[in-house]
Amino acid sequence: MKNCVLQRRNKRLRTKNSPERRDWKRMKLEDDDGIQEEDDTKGGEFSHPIPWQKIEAEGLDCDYALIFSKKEADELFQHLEEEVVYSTGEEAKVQVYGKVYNIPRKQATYGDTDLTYKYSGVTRSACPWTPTLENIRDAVTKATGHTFNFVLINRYKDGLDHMGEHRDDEKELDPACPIASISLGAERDFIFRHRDARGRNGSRQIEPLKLELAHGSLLLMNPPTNTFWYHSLPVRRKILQPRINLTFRRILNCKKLK
DNA sequence: GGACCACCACCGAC
DNA sequence: CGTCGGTGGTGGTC
Repeated sequence: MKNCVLQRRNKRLRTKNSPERRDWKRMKLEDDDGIQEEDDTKGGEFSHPIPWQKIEAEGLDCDYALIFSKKEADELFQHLEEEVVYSTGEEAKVQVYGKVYNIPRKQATYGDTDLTYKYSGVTRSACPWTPTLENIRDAVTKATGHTFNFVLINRYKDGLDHMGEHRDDEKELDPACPIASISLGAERDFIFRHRDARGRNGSRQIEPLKLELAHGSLLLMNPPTNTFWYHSLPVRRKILQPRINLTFRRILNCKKLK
């Protein structure tokens, strides 16, 4: 599974006037002690067992696998490029600390009829599923045994498009259902940081985790990961190709649009 | 190898 | 969950 690499940060010696900084240490995913191969126990119906890799840390529980071949993933990417309609104008802006910004990526929301989803202070309604999105959704269900009624799509046109650190802790997310994240296109780094290891007073020293999310991969973020760990997709200037990410979710308390 | 420099990643502040 | 700035690492070149 050489196209998924986990990196951990090592503590670096404290210098006399600087806060502690840490360096990344790169290692193969399957060699890490927090990561292990596991059997295909997720009720998948693929003809071959899916080689899941477990990613675990304190309060973090993820599963990672390549579920699409390169050819399949290439086709899905192309179809999404043709089908998905991304938000523009006001819907492509966000307000943070009192200032309005254009989000540094493109976003779209699809799902069951009349579903709405609130995140980052804005309420979005779901567009009806497209054929390609239904195909991917059904493949994710077969691979995981979970059903989903909503997908948030983020398109990063190159390594300058990114997403800041956050948790998916929205109230209307089913707390028992994992979030399933499909990656298509350029491989990007994906960083997890424990909430108690952030900031100056975050005196707990829990190492961040770094994943490389490959073309055609599925990352399952199981509870309680989103309670304890922030995640982000940082800028990577060397990446020149686009990446499309689909996060499938289950939303409760579906509010009907009036 | 060392000095220099441009670039880039990290992370706290807001 | 946005940008900005401080800071220090990285890597190319002479």
